[in-house]
Amino acid sequence: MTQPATSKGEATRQHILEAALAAFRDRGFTNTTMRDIAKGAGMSLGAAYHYFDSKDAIVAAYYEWMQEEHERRYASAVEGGTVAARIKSILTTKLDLLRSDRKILVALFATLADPDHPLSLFGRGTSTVRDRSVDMFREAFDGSGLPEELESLAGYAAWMAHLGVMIYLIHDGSKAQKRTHLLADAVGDLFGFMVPVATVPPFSMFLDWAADLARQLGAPGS
Amino acid sequence: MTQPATSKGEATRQHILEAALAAFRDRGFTNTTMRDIAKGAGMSLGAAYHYFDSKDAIVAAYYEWMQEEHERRYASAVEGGTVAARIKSILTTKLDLLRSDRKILVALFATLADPDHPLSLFGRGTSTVRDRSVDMFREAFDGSGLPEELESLAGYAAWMAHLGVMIYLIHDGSKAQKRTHLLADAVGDLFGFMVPVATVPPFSMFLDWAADLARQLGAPGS
DNA sequence: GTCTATACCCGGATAGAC
DNA sequence: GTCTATCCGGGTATAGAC
Repeated sequence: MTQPATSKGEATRQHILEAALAAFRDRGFTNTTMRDIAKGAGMSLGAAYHYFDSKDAIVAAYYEWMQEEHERRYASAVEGGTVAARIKSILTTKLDLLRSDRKILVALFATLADPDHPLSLFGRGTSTVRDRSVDMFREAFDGSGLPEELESLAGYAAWMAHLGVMIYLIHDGSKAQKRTHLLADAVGDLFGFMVPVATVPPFSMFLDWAADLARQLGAPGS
Repeated sequence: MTQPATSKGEATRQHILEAALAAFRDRGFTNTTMRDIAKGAGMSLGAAYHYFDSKDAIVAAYYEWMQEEHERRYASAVEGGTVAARIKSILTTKLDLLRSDRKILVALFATLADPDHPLSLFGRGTSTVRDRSVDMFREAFDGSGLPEELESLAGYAAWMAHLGVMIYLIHDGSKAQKRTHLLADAVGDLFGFMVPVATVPPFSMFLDWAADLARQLGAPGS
């Protein structure tokens, strides 16, 4: 990725990004050409490629911006002290952030299963952003009394559940994405329920089993 | 999709499909061009397009063939009477079937999150194949004593878990996909465990909650 | 360093002659 | 049913203006 040195360049980059996102939201990712984006930003094709190496690089920049914005919004959201409230808040702020961006999400999830693609959500190219996202979920369990290893595992599990919520969001045709919000609340409740019963049989036996399995499996691609 | 009327046409179609799959397995989906496929099948580009409307249509044909072959193999596999054994058998026969085809799977999962794409695993274009696959899992619960509505739900849940297993398979670098087999066994055990405890508190409360949620959510896209 | 213009390659998809 | 020629868009390359 080209790194513009000047603040003017940075502004232009931002300008192109916004033109691209507007086009993606309007016509979808595949139906938007790089020539459209350049024209929308009022510049030549070559200039657009000067700032973004590829169309995917624009999505990558969006992904990074989205994660930063998500952290900002979550930080300023009134966050309850319970695990369930925190996870619901993480998911709800994200759903609000993505409300108009479902067509862009499609582009992000298109490479989910391609380990070699730089934009793959499980791949190396996205590890920085992914780690920050996983951390948000892991921190939701801070101070909950969950054993440390289980906390780390729960954070990763919640992050994966959050991927499922995003896929559901893309397909959700209900008004104001009501059903996805329902799902998000259920995910929060599920993880919130897990914490107090984590050490109580018979649930503890199930969690031990799951933790043991996760230990043997590792994260995808590892 | 073009439907060749003659048996000679059907043979040509099969011939192209095999050339395409060989190329996909060798070089991956994106690195294989339609010109490569046509050349591999010993014909011109236009001729190949006469049999398959698009590159994705080849993947769709593979998807259909794969489902049929999976049903054949599962039917002839020694299948234990327990739910766990059945689910493990469904997953294991599928993993065997896909052993060399992980690069093709990438193409199938690329449109997972795109509701409008004809190849989307949740979309309309794949509903026939999907329904048959979901049925395999639903039938694994037949005679288990699970209430009917829960059986249907469990079948769908198992099918979705199976999607997760396939994504894990794509990323699995372990020898002979050992780790994916571990995961598949765990999925079988999990659903097998569910059946006898489905009506026993506290598990029944959890399942009631999940069933109620699923009822409100519906399947993705519905 | 920022940007334009233009020509080009490659690969998916199409048109139309035969 | 098969071919050649062509279009279209992502992406590259280059020459040059400021």
